[in-house]
Amino acid sequence: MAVTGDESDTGTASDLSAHHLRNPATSSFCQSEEGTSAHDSKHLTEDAIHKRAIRLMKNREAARECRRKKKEYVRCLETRVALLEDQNKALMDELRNLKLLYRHH
DNA sequence: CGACCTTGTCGTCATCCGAG
DNA sequence: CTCGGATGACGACAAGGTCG
Repeated sequence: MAVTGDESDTGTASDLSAHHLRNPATSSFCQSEEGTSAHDSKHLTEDAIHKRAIRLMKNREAARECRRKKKEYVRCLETRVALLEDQNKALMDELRNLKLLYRHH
């Protein structure tokens, strides 16, 4: 999906689009952009900031959990591979022995 | 020793998808 | 349709290794 961190801005309305906060230095946050009333816009902005903080925190934890599960899944697969390799080896041995036995008849 | 490369981890964003 | 969780993709950063 070639994200390239570029702001295709599909962000939801309530979501101060990401970018801004990524780089506070360039963010236009605390500047009163349009001539909206200071009180309302500030309130909305604080609310939005809070919502965003919550969302980021939850997503951070979700990402941790997701990575943990992925590691566990990979470990499981590796265990299974090892097991199947052992079984395969045992079966090959058995086959070899049976062939030898059969040849002597 | 410093410059560069590799690998692992983390936080964030975008997107998908199921639940309500 | 909206919301929120899960996850792939990306960039930043740190630690360790390699080479001139």
